[in-house]
Amino acid sequence: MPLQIYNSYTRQKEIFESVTPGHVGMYVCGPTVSGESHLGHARPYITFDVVYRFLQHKKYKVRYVRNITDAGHFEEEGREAEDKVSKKAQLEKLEPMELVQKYTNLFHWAMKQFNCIEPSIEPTATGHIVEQIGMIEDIIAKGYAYEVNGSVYFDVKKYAASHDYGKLSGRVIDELLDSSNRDSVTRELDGQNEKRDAADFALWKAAPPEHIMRWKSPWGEGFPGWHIECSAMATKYLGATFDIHGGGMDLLFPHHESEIAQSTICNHAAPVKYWIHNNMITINGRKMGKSYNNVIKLTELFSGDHPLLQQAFHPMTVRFFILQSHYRSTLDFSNDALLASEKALKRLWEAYEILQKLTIENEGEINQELDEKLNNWLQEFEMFMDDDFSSPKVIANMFEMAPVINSFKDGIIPVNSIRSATLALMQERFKTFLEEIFGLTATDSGNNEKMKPVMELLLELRKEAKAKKDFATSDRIRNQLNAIGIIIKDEKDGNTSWGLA
RNA sequence: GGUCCUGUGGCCGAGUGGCUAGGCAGAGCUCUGCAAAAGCUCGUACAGCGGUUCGAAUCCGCUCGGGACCUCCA
Repeated sequence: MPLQIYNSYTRQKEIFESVTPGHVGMYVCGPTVSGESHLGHARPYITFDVVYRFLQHKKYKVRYVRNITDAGHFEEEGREAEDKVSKKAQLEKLEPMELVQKYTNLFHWAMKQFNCIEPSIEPTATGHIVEQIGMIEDIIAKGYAYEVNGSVYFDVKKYAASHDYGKLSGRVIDELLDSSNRDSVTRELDGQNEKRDAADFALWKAAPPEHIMRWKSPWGEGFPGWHIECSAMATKYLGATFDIHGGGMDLLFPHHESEIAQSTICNHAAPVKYWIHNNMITINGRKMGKSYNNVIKLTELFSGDHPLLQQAFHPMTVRFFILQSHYRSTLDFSNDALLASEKALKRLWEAYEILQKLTIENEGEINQELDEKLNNWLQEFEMFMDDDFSSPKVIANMFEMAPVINSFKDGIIPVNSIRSATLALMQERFKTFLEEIFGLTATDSGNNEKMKPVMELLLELRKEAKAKKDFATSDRIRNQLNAIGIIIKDEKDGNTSWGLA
């Protein structure tokens, strides 16, 4: 079964065929490094990390480009005298690039916590001013942009006359162009008078004197508009038309719509074959965002230091929580929901570790029904992921198998009642999907080399005490360990295992 | 105001017209020196009202509720 992807541009699932056979070019809108990343930001990066991993699993050579926006966006075209990055830099008395460095480092740290693979190229906006200026000059030369007082605007009306502006975001172009229609959006902006039409967007903005981040351009000193950076960098590294462009749904308009317009004019081709957009993370039914004042930063999530959190959550718990819902659904955050994910992941991971240790010496009488059921579940892993990356269904199948695996271990079902080929396939599929595609890792950090012999000694002592029916001693060991967060489990075969709570 | 999405059991969440999603929490049982873990079993669902259909959570219409975008935004 071929990979199918829901394309936001056509609003339907399409069979994935890459522009260049065997290769995939993927661009994902990266962070604006003017502040700390929050839980909402984690979703696209984890979602597209899984997309990246799955494409590689499908044997594609993938060039994954994810930008760092370090030039700053505008609060509103022209409304703020300064862009976000430089404004905050002054408040915090930091050099703009110092601030950029700080949050870039923090972002990279968070990505590492989530076990996200680094992109192939991580270009910065400030490193590509030349390319952006070149692209703007090209758009002007082709007659789709105009300069006013040192700023350059894209002529949406002209573009819309011959192109489908608004298709991606489902916007009605006449409404966008007719500013009298926008009664709720009365924009009294300085840039507004310069524009020929309210729908036009900035490609380049003249920098007022106090603006720190500024570059020389054919139109005077200024800084690039927000949308041009992605067009310039995507074109440079992925070509005129590339396979996948990803990002959050909130970027559909105006960002991605504008990107399509800019690139289409410059390259005479639609820039992207498949647009993929992840849905938002909500908190009490509201989108998580600065304007709603309901942000949980990643550092707060990992430390538990937030009024909405009862405890710290491991990055893998968060990753699992995100993978348990489909990327195009909204995902509602709560402490309880995360707690449930934490327990679920623990259970699944324990079953996975048990699975990897199972062996079959000699096949016994084969339980055909069970053997077949297991094979079906395993086969569906790939099918579900092929169907627009349906990770929740794969996870559900894994949970179907967890009781079977546990029963093998406890001897409730003999392991050799399934074919050894089936067991081998289970071990391989679980490893591939859980570790390589979902990018999950063990969370049991206390299980290190020094700890093992110590625990073995303690468990040996406890076993001896139990043999002598000295339950006071055996319970003392168990309870003391329990108190410091180590759980002892007596198993059916008389062995004892342990793990962190 | 415009465009679009959505409403599933205590909670989170899959659901392609007909067959138990799954997880967490809860109840009972088995195993266990006791516990934990594990296994087995159980319960309450498809916002409301109409329509299409042999049959609808799934398609259509209306009503009510929630949300997103239209402005920086993952």
